Amino acid sequence: MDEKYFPETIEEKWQQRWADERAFEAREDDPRPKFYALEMLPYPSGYLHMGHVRNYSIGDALAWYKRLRGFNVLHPIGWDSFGQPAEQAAIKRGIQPRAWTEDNIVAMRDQFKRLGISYDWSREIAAHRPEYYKWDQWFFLKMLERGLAYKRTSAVNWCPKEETVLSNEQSSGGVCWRCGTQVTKKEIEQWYLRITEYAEQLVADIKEIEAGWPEKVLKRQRDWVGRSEGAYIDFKVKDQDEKIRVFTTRIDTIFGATAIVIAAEHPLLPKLLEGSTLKDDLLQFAENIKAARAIKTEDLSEEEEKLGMNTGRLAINPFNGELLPIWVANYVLMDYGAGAVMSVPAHDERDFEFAQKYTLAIRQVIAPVVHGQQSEPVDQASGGDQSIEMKHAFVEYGVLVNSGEWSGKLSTDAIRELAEYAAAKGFGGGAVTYRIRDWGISRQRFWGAPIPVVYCEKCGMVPVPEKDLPVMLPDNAEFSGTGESPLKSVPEFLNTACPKCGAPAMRETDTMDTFVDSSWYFFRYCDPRNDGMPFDTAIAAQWTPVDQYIGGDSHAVMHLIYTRFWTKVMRDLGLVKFNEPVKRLLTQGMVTNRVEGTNEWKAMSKSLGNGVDPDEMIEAFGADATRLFILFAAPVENELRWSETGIEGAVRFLRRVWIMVYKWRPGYAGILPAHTEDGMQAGSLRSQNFSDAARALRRKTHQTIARVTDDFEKLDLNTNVAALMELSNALGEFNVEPASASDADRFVAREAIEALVIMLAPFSPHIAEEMWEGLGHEGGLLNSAQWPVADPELAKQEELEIPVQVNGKLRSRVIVSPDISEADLRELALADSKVQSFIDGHKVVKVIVVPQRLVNVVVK
RNA sequence: GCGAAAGUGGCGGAAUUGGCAGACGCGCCAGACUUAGGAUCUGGUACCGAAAGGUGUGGGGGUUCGAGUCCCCCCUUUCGCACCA
Repeated sequence: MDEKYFPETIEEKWQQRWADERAFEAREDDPRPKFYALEMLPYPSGYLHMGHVRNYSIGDALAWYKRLRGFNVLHPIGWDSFGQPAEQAAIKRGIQPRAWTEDNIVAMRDQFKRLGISYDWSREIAAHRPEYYKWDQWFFLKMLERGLAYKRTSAVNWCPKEETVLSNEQSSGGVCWRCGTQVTKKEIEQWYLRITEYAEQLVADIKEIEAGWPEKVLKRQRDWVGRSEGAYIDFKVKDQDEKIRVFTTRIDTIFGATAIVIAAEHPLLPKLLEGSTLKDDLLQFAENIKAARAIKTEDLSEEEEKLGMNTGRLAINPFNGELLPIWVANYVLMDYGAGAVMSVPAHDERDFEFAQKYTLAIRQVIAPVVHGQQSEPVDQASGGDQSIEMKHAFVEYGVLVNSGEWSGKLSTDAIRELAEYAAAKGFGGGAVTYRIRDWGISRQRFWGAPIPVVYCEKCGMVPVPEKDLPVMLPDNAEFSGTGESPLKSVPEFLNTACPKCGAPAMRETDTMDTFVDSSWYFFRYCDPRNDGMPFDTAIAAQWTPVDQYIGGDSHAVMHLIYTRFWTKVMRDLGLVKFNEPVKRLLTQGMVTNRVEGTNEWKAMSKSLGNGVDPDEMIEAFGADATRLFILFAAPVENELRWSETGIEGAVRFLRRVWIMVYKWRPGYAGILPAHTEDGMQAGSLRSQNFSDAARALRRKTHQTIARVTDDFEKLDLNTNVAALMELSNALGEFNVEPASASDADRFVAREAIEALVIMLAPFSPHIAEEMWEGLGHEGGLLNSAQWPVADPELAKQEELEIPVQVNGKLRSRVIVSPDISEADLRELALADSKVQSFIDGHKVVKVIVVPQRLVNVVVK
């Protein structure tokens, strides 16, 4: 340890030592309890940005903390290395995606190492390597076998700019999640994974993780799955042997149905129109709706005008035999529920609006409940089945009216009983629907895992046998940028033999969505070199589930729902034994920077020109200060608006600690006492012989240990750093010259310093290691040190300053011993001269004494 | 439009969950050391006031001995959703 703190020298030194000693490699034969700390793996764009630095600094702080607390910590890293940018680079600059990706990985790995993140590099993985994507393909085959993967033609979300298919999640809000371009629809054959099969579990199992996941993420997942309980009802079509099924959550309003409305895409529409003079008009109308939806434009805030046409057909309400006109309208969606609704204008806003526009009957069948009793129908209803005047739909639950034998029942009861009745009569029953759609994984892309099937003229679609995996990506594709998969341009890839009959066959040229890669990667870290299985189940069982996962909340519904789904599939395949892969999730806030020339703060990005290069920060201030600052600057879940002014403070803090450690370190005239068996607890020195200043420092030390330990469990890292600064300040105020210090003083200083150095390691590991070595722990790395233990006795205040209020206003303070009796405290407070002056001339009505806290004198 | 969360000094943010508002840091002010300071150290820094004291956590009301924290109304910001039957 030198007298002066030079970050660049010591950071390089310790990075080398850590690598040489394989300091952070996790071992399966380590008997200590495990802890799996995981950060979302980066896409290898070629450079880290400050958002990465934040993400990985949080994770590393936790990994260090858990190691020091005696856990066997698994802290791995890898590369989400399939995806568009590599292909864009190929199109634009003629670089092969593989070479581009590998170069980027090298560059970013170096950056990670310069940051000194304590990864187990021996477990590094990359999605684009055959030894990884082989297992994507393996999983696909398993799902195919179980009917969880299937192919169908459908209208997909299409990004016209990137010329690729997007999943529902990736086109949320009608725009491409990556480039923001308006999404359109396109008919195409696609591979899907049956995530809907797991819809119920994806909702129900939330109870297993709700304690450890942010509520906002769970809410978005619940909304995404969109579970809805209700009933279906089959309406017979008059004069045709057909039924129309509708889904409703309000079967209690069935007697208020005045029409059936079906989606433009409804398969029954042509049949309904048979023999109708309006057939052509209606079919054209339906086509117009579909077309309008496909190019649904910019302004999403504007609700589309409701458009509809009467088919001229009638449906029969099975509850009362009433005849209802069947309409086609743009506000009914084919891909939700049954693609048809019963229109109840009196009790549904949309139906109401529609009925008003087309003057359909509006019949009230639910009345509000007043004092638990039935009231008159709202808006001076005339009763009966006449249309009535209403300004809005009445959408609340209430009591049924005009509903035959169900009149008088409460909605909640009627919902159940009507569904049961429908089921008994065979024309309906209770039903649950979900908004979530199956996961389309086909991409007309090169840079992804090839979907392992072939098409044979004789045998049709044939899965590639497991023994032939991986289906390798070729190295010589042409990148035209036309939207056709580049794999189609590689005959050696395209043409193959049918695995079944040996006849010439063609390979599938679609590749998998990259979210497949990231759905299970953290299981692969457990056993990254296994070439017989995705991972050994026993080894995975030792490490998983992940104890703490850290990443941006932009993945709240995509990655995080896919990985939950994947885990459930793996469970059903017998690979894991639990339902949920991640116990605790932290969604860290974005790091934003001002966009030059504007007043907007946006996530740092190259295209906006508001990026900050971590390497420049490291060069100017050191990795330790950069990491410390980014964790100190804001609570981990908040947005962090980048500013360089604060980072100087972090450097100053580290330098001050350095100076104090240097001053007190052994070797400086042998100041510190030799290490004692019981280390910092040193019972014999405990209470006697300590000066007031020494006792105050000990107190601060133990208070800080308690606070930091507590804050780590809550991941309150910013207050954690503040606590360390306070301890360092207290140490600075401990005004004792090392050369002339008493044994007791030396002991107390040493205790404070060692605690400080250990607790600093999670934030600024290089300087911590250097100081640890400087303190004489030359044998081992700080890695194997023990987290200090707070002694509550030592942390206790010797005296308390109790605020005294008069009528709730602070008037004075009294200094008392912590175990003063309530009566004594009360007396002391009342006797205080300042307090007296405020009581004077008034009558004391009441005295509130909160032990250890405050006294409030109430006067009149 | 619907839903959720949040509004605390010049700034980032603390506040043991109903008990001293503003910890810690940035910035700023003054001083010291310096040929020099964008280095370092010391002190100060919510607002008004010379002081005593008063005011103060988006605004208004309420509950309470006591409210940044709980309740009601309003305003603002951010995020999510987008006709989901």
